[in-house]
Amino acid sequence: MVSGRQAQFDKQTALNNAMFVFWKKGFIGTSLTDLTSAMDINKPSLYAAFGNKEALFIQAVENYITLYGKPLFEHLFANNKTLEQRLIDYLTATSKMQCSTEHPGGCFISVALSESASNEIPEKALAKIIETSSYTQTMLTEFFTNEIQQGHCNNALSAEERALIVFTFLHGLATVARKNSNPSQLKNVIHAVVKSLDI
Amino acid sequence: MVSGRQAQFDKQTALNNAMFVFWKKGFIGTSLTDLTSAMDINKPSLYAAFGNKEALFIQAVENYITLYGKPLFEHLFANNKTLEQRLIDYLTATSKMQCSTEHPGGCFISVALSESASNEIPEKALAKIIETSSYTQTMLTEFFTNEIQQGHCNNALSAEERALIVFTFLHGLATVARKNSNPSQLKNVIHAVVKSLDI
DNA sequence: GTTTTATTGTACCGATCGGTATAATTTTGT
DNA sequence: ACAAAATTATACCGATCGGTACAATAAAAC
Repeated sequence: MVSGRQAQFDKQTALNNAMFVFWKKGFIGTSLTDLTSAMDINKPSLYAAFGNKEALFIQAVENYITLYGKPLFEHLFANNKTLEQRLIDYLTATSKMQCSTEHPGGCFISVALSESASNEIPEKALAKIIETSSYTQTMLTEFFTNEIQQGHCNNALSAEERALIVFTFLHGLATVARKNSNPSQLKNVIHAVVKSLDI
Repeated sequence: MVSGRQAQFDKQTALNNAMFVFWKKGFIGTSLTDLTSAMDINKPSLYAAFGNKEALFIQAVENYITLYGKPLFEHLFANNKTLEQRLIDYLTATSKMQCSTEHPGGCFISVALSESASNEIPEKALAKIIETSSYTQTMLTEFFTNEIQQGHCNNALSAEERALIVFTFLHGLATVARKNSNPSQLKNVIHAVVKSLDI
């Protein structure tokens, strides 16, 4: 064991709280005071544990994907369900998550992506945002490529086209869900989107 | 005529430049230095002509709707075109505008709406953002109500449902267009959305 | 128990934030 | 020409920004 005083706070808890602040306020809108008060630590502890504001933001993005992104994706790969049903499950779960009042509304990545056009996001944080966003799009493309190959849907639309339809809807959902917290209204939109995929 | 020295700058030009800065950087991310250098005036002139940062932002929103919002809406009310064609024209024009490199990408209102969940936007500016956003949704609802009444489309989906489908897509488009400036890729998405409206 | 190592709270750094006081300058009305 | 009114440039205001130096504190290693 490493000698010396031990940190008085739980690092994962602190990171979760930092994630919620960035999710709600974005990178630019979040101050160190916002962070330290939400994480219940002081600035030197934050810098010792996470580096600086930018490094903490990157870790918050990764934490968001682990806790909120990946679990939703799994709906797409469920066994014994039609492609259509898996898509509906995935989008419905995403809608419910983004409309939940237990954390900030909408999608952390979508908020960050909106900010990233401002040229005020530091280099590494910007790269992380771009990487994370494009990963989702790539993942969706590979997903539809696979489904077409396996004969689960026709090829009236290409995998890229279908991925972009879903990807665009996801960002629209993120903006709508950010202020409006009624997932039942979005149910019809989800069915319309899935229908438009022409499976 | 009012006596005294005349302003050395054109107010409309200055407002346009302020609008571009807010569009690109959002309310929080925009500093007075950003504004004064883009508008090519100094702070006292800005305050004399526009009030303060918040008042200038509100005027920038109104200017955006006048210059970029309203003209797009007119595609929906063109004569001698089917509902489907008018929708495609509207969404295509919106896509091209938001992907244009002659001004910031995406939609000013969508960026502001994303920021508005941060609780860092002053009261009147927040009210303006909400009002502007919900106006679009209301307008779309009234539009589809009218089209259904006139027998231009069936009532398999309600006007509210169709409006929300378009509204959600518009915000998705805004996020996708903010960084990606290729409207041709979005053509297929537009056709998918119109198809999903089940006219 | 002493030394070593790490964390803690506090107080501070220069820079920038939104906003304004002041005075010089420019233009109009008389 | 002169007075009145408005705009201009400069310099400044207190507050907050991200980040850190420093000393006090606490815990592990020996």
